[in-house]
Amino acid sequence: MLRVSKLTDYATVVMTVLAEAGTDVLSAQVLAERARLEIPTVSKLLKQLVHAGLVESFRGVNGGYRIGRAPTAISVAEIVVAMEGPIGMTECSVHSGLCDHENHCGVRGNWQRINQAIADALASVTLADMMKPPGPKRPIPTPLRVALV
Amino acid sequence: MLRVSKLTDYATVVMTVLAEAGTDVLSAQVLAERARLEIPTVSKLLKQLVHAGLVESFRGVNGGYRIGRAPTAISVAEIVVAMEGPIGMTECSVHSGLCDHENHCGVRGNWQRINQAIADALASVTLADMMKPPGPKRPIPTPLRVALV
DNA sequence: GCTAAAGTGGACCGAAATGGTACGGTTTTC
DNA sequence: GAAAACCGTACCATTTCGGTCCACTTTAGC
Repeated sequence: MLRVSKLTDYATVVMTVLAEAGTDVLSAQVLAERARLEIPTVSKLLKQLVHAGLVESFRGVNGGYRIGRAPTAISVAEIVVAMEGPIGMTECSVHSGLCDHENHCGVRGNWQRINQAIADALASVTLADMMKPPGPKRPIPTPLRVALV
Repeated sequence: MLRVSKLTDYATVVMTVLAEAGTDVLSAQVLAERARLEIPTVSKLLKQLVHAGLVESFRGVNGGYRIGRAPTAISVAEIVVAMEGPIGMTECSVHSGLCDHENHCGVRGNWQRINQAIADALASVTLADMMKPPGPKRPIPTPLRVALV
């Protein structure tokens, strides 16, 4: 199944918890409780989110984590990239030279276009959107549309 | 990295070879040569494509494979689904009941919407599109657009 | 019919990724 | 200086992936 890893999934949950906390600093323990995840798991993914600049960390007593930007300014694509690296449906569309068939492969360029479409789709959903209930057919203010071509 | 499996990638290549052959029946060996892949690998993925109804198979001497539909009537999404199963970015968005957090998870519904957007993106690219060179900015006839909402 | 070509189904194996977990080190507050 | 909390790294069990192989069945043609 085409899917993101569990850790990426969890990361979106933790990010929404951080977003709900606004400018408060939450410890890994509190985050784990609110997200209902194990502390080591939460710590692990927070490291990557900090590295990507999506979350700020504070050490020492009363340390913890705080969201780095407004939820409207963080996209799901950024979270996915922070956790999994660049979005590319095929290996060759990200790292060239690894596949023996690159020269005579007719589909490589088209996969790259598909990548872009999917990246755009993920980029157009913000963390703020993820905080809202899905809503049966509630239109999102700006008509977020992804051109495939 | 968010990606499809190699087998799925290869499947798109094999499908384009079959599409180029039109109504000809090609053996696994010929397909392997044209796609520059190993025969066992090609056989394996063809089994799945036959099962999904995207390819027809013929047994016995002079047997082989033939594309099941016009290339314009086969989408990349169908190939991905044939190889990997349903498109779902998170486990819970496809199979409910496996995740302990379903009841109190605020992001599940939103992931399902993202799934749909990505499925639509993959569904709007046909095998015929994959046969064409990417083309820098050549517009595709019908404005294939994917509404995210 | 017999034989050879060709697909079918299933099993198998090594390598890699995934997910959890643990531990020692460092920073900061009180 | 002691405790709280993050940091980096390493480890391990499990699963998945990619690739291969084999015994079986079907069919064309002699």
